[in-house]
Amino acid sequence: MKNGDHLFLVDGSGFIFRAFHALPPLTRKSDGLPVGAVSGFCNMLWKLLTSARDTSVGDTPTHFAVIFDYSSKTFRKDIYNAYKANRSAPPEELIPQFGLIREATRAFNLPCIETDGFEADDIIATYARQAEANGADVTIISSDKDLMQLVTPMVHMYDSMKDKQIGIPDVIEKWGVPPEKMIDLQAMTGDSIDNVPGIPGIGPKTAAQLLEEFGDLDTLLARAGEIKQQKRRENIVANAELARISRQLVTLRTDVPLELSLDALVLEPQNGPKLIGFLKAMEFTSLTRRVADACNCDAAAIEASEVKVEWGDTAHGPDLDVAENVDLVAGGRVVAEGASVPAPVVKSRMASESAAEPAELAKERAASFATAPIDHSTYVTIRDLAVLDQWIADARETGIVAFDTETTSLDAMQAEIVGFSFAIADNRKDPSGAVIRAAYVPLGHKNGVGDLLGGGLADNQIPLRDALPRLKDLLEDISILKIAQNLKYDYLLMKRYGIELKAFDDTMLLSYVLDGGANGTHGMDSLSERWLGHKPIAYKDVAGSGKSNVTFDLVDIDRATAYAAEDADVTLRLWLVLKPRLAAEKLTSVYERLERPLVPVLAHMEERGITIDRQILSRLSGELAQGAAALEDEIYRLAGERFNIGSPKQLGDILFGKMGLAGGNKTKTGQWSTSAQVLEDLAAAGLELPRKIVDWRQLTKLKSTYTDALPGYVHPETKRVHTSYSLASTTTGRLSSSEPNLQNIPVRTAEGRKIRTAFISTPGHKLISADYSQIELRVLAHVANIPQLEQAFADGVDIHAMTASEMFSVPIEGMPSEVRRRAKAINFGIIYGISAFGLANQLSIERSEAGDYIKRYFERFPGIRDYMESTKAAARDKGYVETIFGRRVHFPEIRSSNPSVRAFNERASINAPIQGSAADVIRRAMIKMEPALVAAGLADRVRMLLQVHDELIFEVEDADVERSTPIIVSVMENAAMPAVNMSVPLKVDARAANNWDEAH
DNA sequence: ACGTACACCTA
DNA sequence: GTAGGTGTACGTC
Repeated sequence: MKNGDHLFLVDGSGFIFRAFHALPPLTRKSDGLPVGAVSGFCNMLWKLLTSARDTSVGDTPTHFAVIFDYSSKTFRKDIYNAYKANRSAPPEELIPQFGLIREATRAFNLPCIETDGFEADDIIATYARQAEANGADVTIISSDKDLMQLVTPMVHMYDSMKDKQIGIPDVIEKWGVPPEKMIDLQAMTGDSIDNVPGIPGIGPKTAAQLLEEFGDLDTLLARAGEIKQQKRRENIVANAELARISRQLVTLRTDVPLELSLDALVLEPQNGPKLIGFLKAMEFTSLTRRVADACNCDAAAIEASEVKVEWGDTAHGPDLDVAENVDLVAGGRVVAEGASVPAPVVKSRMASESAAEPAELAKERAASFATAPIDHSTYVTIRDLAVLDQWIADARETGIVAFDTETTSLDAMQAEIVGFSFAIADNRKDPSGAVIRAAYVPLGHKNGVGDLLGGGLADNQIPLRDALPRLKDLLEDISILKIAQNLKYDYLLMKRYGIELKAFDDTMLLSYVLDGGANGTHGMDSLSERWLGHKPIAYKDVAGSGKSNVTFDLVDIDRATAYAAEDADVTLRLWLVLKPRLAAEKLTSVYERLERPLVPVLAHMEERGITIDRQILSRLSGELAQGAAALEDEIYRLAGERFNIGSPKQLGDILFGKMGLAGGNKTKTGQWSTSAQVLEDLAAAGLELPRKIVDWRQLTKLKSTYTDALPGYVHPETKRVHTSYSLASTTTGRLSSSEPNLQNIPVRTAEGRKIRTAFISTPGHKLISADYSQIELRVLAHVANIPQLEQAFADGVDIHAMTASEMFSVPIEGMPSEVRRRAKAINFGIIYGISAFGLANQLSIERSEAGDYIKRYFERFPGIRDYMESTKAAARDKGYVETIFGRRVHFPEIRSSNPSVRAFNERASINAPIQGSAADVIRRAMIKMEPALVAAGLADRVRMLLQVHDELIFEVEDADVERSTPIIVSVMENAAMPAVNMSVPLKVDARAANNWDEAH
């Protein structure tokens, strides 16, 4: 190798993971073999070999090698045993692709390099330094920060996904330090993925700042005493040794023994037939064609080579589409049984592509739309009605449009529309590649307050009264698919403007169905970073935050366009990535039957709200304040001083420091625990003060969280309280409720129940509360197939008493309540993935006694143990478990080497199918409820208001209570049918009253 | 102004 | 032992 040569080093392992996660869609060969990462890898290699000059690398390689990790056991493990310890197993679909990518490398006639005991990064470092010493340029194909320490004027990195070269200035921009300081920076920040410890509390920003100040890690550690911030100083002093170990871990070795010399990496000519044979075997039609063109081969004359892969079972869960025939209003659009919304086929006008298979073509086009770089120059502001009409016509032509609204509030019930954006996949403009065009339509922007025209409507905006009818045409047209992120918000907003969104998809719900429980949330920013490798403009960068925060109507229209159009653009790309996975992963029916149809149902419930009686709450608040004040006096007297009772820290110091009480526990941060359990124990030992504290806490909790906070949520116009339900924030499929949370209104104590009396029906109406009885135990009896439980539920006997009778051989008649209480705790424990530790805590008994109970339980109900074991095994093998309706819940950490993390995941995986199936049942009931009420002629007379996991609350005219109750009960009891015919009956209790307390 | 810990409300 | 959300205190920026 000599001066002027150019060595390309591909980080093969890094690329595999990156391609797998970034490259949509989940491409599969016709036999089901997943090959998405292989495809990305081959395309990238081909491009580098043939046209690196046209990319931002700007030069063609003379030498080339692809480097892989050999095994997980490397010298780093000897330095630090936990290194990479919490790395979870690769995704199932990726496993067969590791071997394939090595095959691909050989098919390209390229050296494929790995060395036992070293990571790919060390091999890359060694080659890079050697080549540099020979005067050659080096390009490392990777964007991994671990390699950035290698960057010099001669050594660059290249991010092939983003077509971006990474040189010294890029490293400084990204991390705040030059490449040679990356080692020290990484040593300080650590790395949770590789389990490099670092120094707690030090992130990249702080680390860069410290390096700026002290120069390097050793100086910093030597002079740590000079750091002003106390916590930070302590952390650094205490963890100096960890930082030094971390530095060893992140420092790449440049002395790896190499089998192949630099000169052996010289680029050999392509072996066309060999490569084409491989590509044909992979069914990469378009790349095959390109390679054949380039080497003047006749692809048709070359046979696909034989490629062996390790690949097992591709079976999937139940396909409910076949079983169902009743309940179907999909996305507000009536769809023929079994039908889905159209797959993301984007019409192509490019002649050169017409030869390919339509399905393949659609996939490629979708992939190219989704991965083409985000380009703000494709965004426009629409200020003219004719232009808007043209865009809507284009949307109608394509049939698919991503949509987003900008408003004055995060609360859809209070928000006013300020503008809307949309994005269309368009390939007319640029025949060489995919273009997503996006536009923002400002409607209600105002001039800034500092402006001369302060507060008035800004010029050159389409009037709302002109825009709304156009919007209505678009949003209500069932032949145009609307795509939004968190669509319930837009649905509710538009409904308040008299528009009923029809025919839609929600990217948040797609992600929730596909990746529920897998790492990460389903918010747009996180999805965009995960799937598109793009960080969208942050809302706070547009509207400010905190004190300087403004509502969106005051945002400058150009800034608003960039932000809003990008959101629509990103949403469309996410849909292109996620939607095809639905069918490929057999999750279409979960999405179409359990998720999407719930959007309008929940929007309607939120819009209705519920009335609260402010007088009742205000009176309660006064009583609670008086009670708390009286207790405060007593507490100060008993403690001998005044202190902040609400501060656990101060309280702990008083009880266990000053008063020197025994029986204290420490929390995980080393503070004295003052939990109710601890205080109860002290009270039981005859102490007065702890009892008073417990009582004080109850009163102040009820006051601050409920009686004082709830009136603040009364809507100024409707005078009702409108909660917001989240469809995608639990792992199990339950809903969650917030602002306010109406799923945790007190019920356990008499004091707390008074708050429920403030939830009232409108005059002339009743509230009906209908709740499932023991739904989770019934689900358990069904999924685990337990004959005694099934019989007990069929006979309608007391299930806890039955359990007690089986376990302790006590007759049900005249059973002591303590015996039943223990059996009840065990039944709950089973649902929660029982442990002796937890059961002992719950019942205040010894661990060994709790262990005996569990043992006896499993002897009586061996099927339950079988269920638990097989569920854990399934979670371990597949990475997920399923509800009876096929919803998947992922457990990426279930193979953790940390025993407590693993045990936690095992318990959660046992609970998820039970809790999740129950959640699916009530979802189905909610979806079926509206049509059933319409069919009974009760539409609008019976209004579903709230859901509390196993309970539905309705508001009903007095005269209709008797007629509607059996309908509600019947819909709920039959909700699992016909998709699943459960082996136990579902039972629902319903009651009507003027307030929630009495109805419950 | 924002994030984390603790405590406590629900199913 | 499962799944959530919210209020207060308190630390850091």
